[in-house]
Amino acid sequence: MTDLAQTYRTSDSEEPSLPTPLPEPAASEIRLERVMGVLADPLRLTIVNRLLTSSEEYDHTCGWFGFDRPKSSLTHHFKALREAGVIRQRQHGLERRSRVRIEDLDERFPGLVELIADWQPADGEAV
Amino acid sequence: MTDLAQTYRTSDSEEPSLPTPLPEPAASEIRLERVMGVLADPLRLTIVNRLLTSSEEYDHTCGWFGFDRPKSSLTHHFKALREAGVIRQRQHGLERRSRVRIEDLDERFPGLVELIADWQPADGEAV
DNA sequence: GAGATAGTACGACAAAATTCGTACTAGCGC
DNA sequence: GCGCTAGTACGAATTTTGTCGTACTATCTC
Repeated sequence: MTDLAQTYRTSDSEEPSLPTPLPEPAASEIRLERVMGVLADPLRLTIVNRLLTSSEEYDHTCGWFGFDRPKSSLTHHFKALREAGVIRQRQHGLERRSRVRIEDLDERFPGLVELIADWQPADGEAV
Repeated sequence: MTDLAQTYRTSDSEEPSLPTPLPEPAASEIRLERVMGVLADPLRLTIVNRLLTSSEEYDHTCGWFGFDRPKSSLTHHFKALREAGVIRQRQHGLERRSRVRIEDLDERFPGLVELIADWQPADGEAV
C-alpha cells in the first residue's frame, strides 16, 4: 500500500496496546456517496482537514478542536464521520481520540485525502 | 486518466458556435463542500459518472440517461449539479445538453474527476 | 467516596433536501 | 397554426439532517 499506511502501521505498533476502534465500516464497505455526504458539511470538513494538517501527534479528542458548539453536536458529527468510514475512534480512558483513516481512504479513493487536506473554509466562515 | 480533459477541450474548439452556457459559478467560486454535497446523491453521482464514462459525443440531454423518474425530478438534479459547478449546460434548440466541467474541476480539485469516473453504484442500486 | 471531566443517548424542534404532480413555455416539423 | 417534444417553475408532502438541551455513564484525581 502507500507510504502513509506504512507510517501509520509503524506508529501503531509502537504504541503498546491501542484500544479497539469503535464500530466502523470495513474499508471495502466505505461508499463514496456516503463519504461525500458526510464531507458536505463545513464543520466536518474542518474536522478532517485539521486532523490531516495539524496533527503532530496524530490523534485528537473532540475537545482539541476548540469548536464553540455544544458537546452533543460534536458527538453527532464525529459519529457521522466514523460511521461513514472517514475517521477511526478509540477510547482512551475518559477521552475518545480520532484520526483519519488515511490508508483506507487512499486505497478506496485515491486523491481524496489530498483534496481534503488542501481545502480551506470560505471567507468569513471560521468555525 | 486526465486524458479525458484533453479530449474534451479539443472537442470544444471543434464545434463552431456553441450556445452560451446557462448560469453557473465561475471556476474560482466552486466550493468543495458544495460539490461534495451535490455528489452525495447516488442519482447525481450516476449522472456525472455516465457523462464521464460513456460520452462518445460529449454532451447529453436529460433524456439520454433513461432514468425512470418524473421530468421535474430530473430538472431538479441537473440544476443542482450545474449550480454547484459540476456540469455545464447549454440550450440547443429544444434540448439542454450537459457535460462535466472537467477542466475546471481538475484545476480546482485535482483527482476528483477520476474518483467520480471510477465510482460504481452499490449492489442492487440500479437507477 | 466526592467531584470534576469527556463524552453519550435521547428527544424535540427547525431547517434543508427530495420527490413528484400539475401547469406552463418554447422550439420543431408538418 | 397545430400538435409534439424537452424541459421549467411552482408548490406541497415527506424525509432527512442539523442543532442543542437535558439527563446520564464512565473514568480519573484527590
